[in-house]
Amino acid sequence: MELRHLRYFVAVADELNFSRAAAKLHLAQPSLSAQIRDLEKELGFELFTRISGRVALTDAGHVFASDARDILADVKTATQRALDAAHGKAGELRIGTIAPVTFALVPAALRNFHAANPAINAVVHDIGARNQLAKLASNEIHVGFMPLDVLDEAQRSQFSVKSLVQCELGVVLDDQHKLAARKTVSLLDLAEETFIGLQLAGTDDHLKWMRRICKGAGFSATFGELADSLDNLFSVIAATRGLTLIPKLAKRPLPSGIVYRPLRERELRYTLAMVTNPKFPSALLSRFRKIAEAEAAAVQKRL
Amino acid sequence: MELRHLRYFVAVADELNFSRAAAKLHLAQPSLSAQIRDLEKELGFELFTRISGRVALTDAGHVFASDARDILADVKTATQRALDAAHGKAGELRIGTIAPVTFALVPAALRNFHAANPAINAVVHDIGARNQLAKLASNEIHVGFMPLDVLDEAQRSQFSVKSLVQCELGVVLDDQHKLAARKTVSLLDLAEETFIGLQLAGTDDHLKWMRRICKGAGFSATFGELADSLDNLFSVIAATRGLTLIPKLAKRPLPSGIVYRPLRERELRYTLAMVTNPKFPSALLSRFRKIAEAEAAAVQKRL
DNA sequence: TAGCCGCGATAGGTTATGCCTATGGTCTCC
DNA sequence: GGAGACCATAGGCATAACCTATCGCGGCTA
Repeated sequence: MELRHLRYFVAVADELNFSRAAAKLHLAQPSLSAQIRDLEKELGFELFTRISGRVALTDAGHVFASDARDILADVKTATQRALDAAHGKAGELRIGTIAPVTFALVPAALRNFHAANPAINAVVHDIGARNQLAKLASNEIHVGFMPLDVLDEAQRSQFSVKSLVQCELGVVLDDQHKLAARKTVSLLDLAEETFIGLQLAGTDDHLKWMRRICKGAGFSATFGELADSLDNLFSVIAATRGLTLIPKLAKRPLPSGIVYRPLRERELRYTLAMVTNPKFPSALLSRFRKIAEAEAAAVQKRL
Repeated sequence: MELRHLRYFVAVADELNFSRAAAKLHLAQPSLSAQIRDLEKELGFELFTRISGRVALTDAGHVFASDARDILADVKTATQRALDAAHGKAGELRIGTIAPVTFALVPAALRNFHAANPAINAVVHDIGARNQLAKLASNEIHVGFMPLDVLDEAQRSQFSVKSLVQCELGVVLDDQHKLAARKTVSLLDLAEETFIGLQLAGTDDHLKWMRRICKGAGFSATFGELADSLDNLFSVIAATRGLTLIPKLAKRPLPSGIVYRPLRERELRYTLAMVTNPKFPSALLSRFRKIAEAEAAAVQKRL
C-alpha cells in the first residue's frame, strides 16, 4: 500500500464518483479505478459498493476513509514539523547529563533557554558519561555534560570540549564515623575504608572515577555495596559505615546523620565539561551553549 | 512522497547503515540510496549526514523519523480496524433519528445493543426524516427512524420499511387557552388557531406534517413563529397562545402551564417506522433491528 | 605511507507498473 | 427504447523503481 492509494481512495470517498474524483486528481478514470481495485485487493475487502449505478462506501470503507484522512493529514504535519526542525524554528534539543553533578546547572540553563526558545522541546537524557560520548557521535544527543577527565586524547580532538565548572572533592560519610570529627579528610586516611559506589543510569562511571583517584594516591580502594540512587546511597552509608567521594558540585542538603568533609588534597579538582560534536553544527545548539556557559559562571561563583 | 519512502527511511534510521537496511528490505543498496535521495530532494532538506564514513540522522531527520514511525504504525492499525469492520467484529453503527419522537425508543435500544455488541461504536445523527432517506441511499446511515408517511411509493420499494409504533395525535397548548378546558380537541376546532412549527435539525418536516394533516381536515393551517427546540416551543406557546400538533409518542413531562390534549379524531394515527437499505446488508444491522423491534413493542405497550 | 576494507554514490540497463485512450457493459432517466 | 452517465476492461506506452557493476572516499592496519 502506498500513500497514492490513500490519496486516491479519499478523493473517491469525498466525491462518491470515480470520474469526478479522477478529474480532481488530474487522472483518467480507468487509472483511478485500477488503483482502487488494487487497494481493495490488497486489503482483502471492498471499500465501495458499485451497485445500481451509484458508488457508496461500505462500512469498512467508511472506517478506512476516516483513518486514511487522518494519515494523510499526519504526513503533511510531519513534513512541516521536520521542515521547521531543519530551519531551526522548532524541534528538539537533546541533552546528556549526569544528574547528581548537573542538577545545579542544567535545569537552570534549560529554564533560561526555554524562555528564549519556546518552540524548542528540550529533552534531558540522564545516561552517564560514556553513553553520552557514544550518542554525541551519532547526533542522538546534541550536547553532553560530563567530567573532563573521561575524555581521552582522541575524543578531545573529535569533540568540542568546554570546561564549565571546577571544584574541590569531598567525602560523604556518617557523622558517627571516626573521620567525621575532622574538618577535612586526607585521601590517605581512606586507604582502609570501604567505598560505596553510586551506580547511576546503570553505569559504573562513579566507581571507576573513585578507583582512579585512589590509585593516584597510591592505594587500591575497597568497594562495598553499590547504591543506585542518592537516597539509597545515604542509607547504605549509614548502615555500613562506608563512605563515598563526590565533587563538591554534587553536594546537596544532606539528611541528618550524614555529613560532608572536604578533601585536604586541594590540588585534586573535579572539572565539569560541556561536550558537543562539531560535525553537527546548529544555531540552536550555539544559543544553548552560550546560555549554559553563563549559567556555569554563576554556579562557579556560588561554590 | 509515498509510504515506500517512509518505510525505507525508517529502516535506514533504525540501522544507520544503508547496506544493512537494504538487506533487511530485500533491496539492493543503490536502490535504497536513490529512494532516500529522492525523499530528501522532495522534502528540501537532508535527513542524514554521510560525513566521515558514518551515517547519522540530522535534527530534522530525527523529528521526521519519529513521525514516520507513527504514520507507518497508523497505517497498520487503520487496515486492521477496517478489516475488523469488514468482518463485523468492530466498527460503527450509524443511526438517523428525529429526537423528539425517538427519545423513548432509540436510547433504550442502543443500551441493549451496546451491551450485546460492546465493540461497536453507535453514532446517532439527529437529522430529520428527509435527510435520513438521502443518507440511507449512500450508506451514510445504516438505519433511520422516521414517520411512515414521509416515504413515497418509490422509497417504500427501494428501502426496507418496518412499522414499529403507532399512536394517537394530540395538541400541546397553554393551559389558559380556551381549548385547554376540553378533555379532547377536534381538528376542526383548530382551523382559526395559530400553529407553532418545530424546526428540528434545520428541517421543516414538522411544519409540513401539520399542514398536511390540516389539509386532510379541510382547512389551511395558519403558522406563527418557528421554534428550534422543545424548550423554545413551550415558551412560544405560552407567549403567543399558539399551539402545536404532536404524536403522543413525542409527549414528555410538560412544564407547568403547558398541557396536552388528545385529538378527537382517533383514526388519525402516527406511525414510527424503521427504515434500512437492503443494498447494504449487514449482520450487525440485523442484530440492531431485532433489538429495536423488541424495544418498540415495549414502548407500544406503555403508550 | 601504502594498501585493504567498508560503505555510500554513480552509471547504465531491465522490468514492473502507473498512466493513457478506446471501448464495452450496465444502470437510470426521459 | 434510446440517450446519457458511469464504472470496468483491454491494450499500449513511458516513467521510475529496481538490478549489477563500478567508482570514490574515509578509516584501519601492516
